[in-house]
Amino acid sequence: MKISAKAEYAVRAALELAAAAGSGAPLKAEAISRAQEIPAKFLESILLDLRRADLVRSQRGAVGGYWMAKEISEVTIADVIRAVDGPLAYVRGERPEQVEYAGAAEHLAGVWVALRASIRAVLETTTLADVLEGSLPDPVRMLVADPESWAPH
Amino acid sequence: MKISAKAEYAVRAALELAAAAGSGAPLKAEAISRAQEIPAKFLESILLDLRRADLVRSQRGAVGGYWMAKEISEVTIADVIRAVDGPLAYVRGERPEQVEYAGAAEHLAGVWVALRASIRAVLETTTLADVLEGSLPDPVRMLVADPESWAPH
DNA sequence: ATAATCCCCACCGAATCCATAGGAAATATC
DNA sequence: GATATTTCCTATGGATTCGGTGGGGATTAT
Repeated sequence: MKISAKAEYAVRAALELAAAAGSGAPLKAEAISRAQEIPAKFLESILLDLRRADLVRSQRGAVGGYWMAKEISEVTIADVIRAVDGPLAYVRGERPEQVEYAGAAEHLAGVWVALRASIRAVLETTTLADVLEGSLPDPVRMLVADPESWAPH
Repeated sequence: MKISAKAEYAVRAALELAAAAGSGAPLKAEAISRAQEIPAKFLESILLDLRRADLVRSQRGAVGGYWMAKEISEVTIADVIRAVDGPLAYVRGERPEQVEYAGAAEHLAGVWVALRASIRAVLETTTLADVLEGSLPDPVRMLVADPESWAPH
């Protein structure tokens, strides 16, 4: 249950692109690298993934760079993470709904499915625009507002 | 965002122990290994983790084995996973509430905290007894009942 | 004594993670 | 057209984690 460095970099890079959306000019990889302190060559491969997922567009050359391919209020954090890391949640290499259990563990698959659903409930409802403005969706905001959410367990 | 083989084995092993709770006799590692098809030596190290976390007790010798140290309705899936894998969720090696962001990513920490909270909402409310009986907590059951939860996205 | 079982540490191969290197292709400017 | 700039793409590499195994010691009941 961890967010990989790659996924986290990807979200931060996407947020930089989201912030630059509407500026008219493309944003260079080097500028993103500096702004978010992401290793330059690693970022390059991440931006390639994002482009292949049709989340961003790019242009080469002297005035080249990257920009968001969609409305930033239409791109969710889940979209960005899936673009670089694949499926959000899996159990021992398989999708949660595909694992089968015997005996005492018979009903365990339901737990994994519920877990994935609750992860989706956060990541698929929160858009780049939401994070940029600091105005998260209401259910997500409620979780953030609860001091218990910030405490280690 | 994946459930490790070790964590999944641990939960299944715990469920076997939960099923055997009240039988009076300890359950041997070898029996758990057979029932859930978990590699014997790997299971051994898992049971050791569970014992060190005070979730199970053990006895050596001819009539030895393992049994739950607590009421199975008091042990959550989160307890079991933490015993073998450490913290439920972390971002680039740190706890979600500890990462700091600059510029466009300023509000990103809130998303990770909400994500962890939603994971906890499932794993900390679901107990071994719940899974054993197939009667998950109401909010979790609602997620499981939604067909959308079972569909790949 | 003996047999069974858990305890514990060391190790190992493979996969994954986090990058880095180096050049080819495209684009704008002079 | 030459040049500078930037993205595109493949290959590679070190470190760490993951999944699993081996072997011997400690404890317990018979």
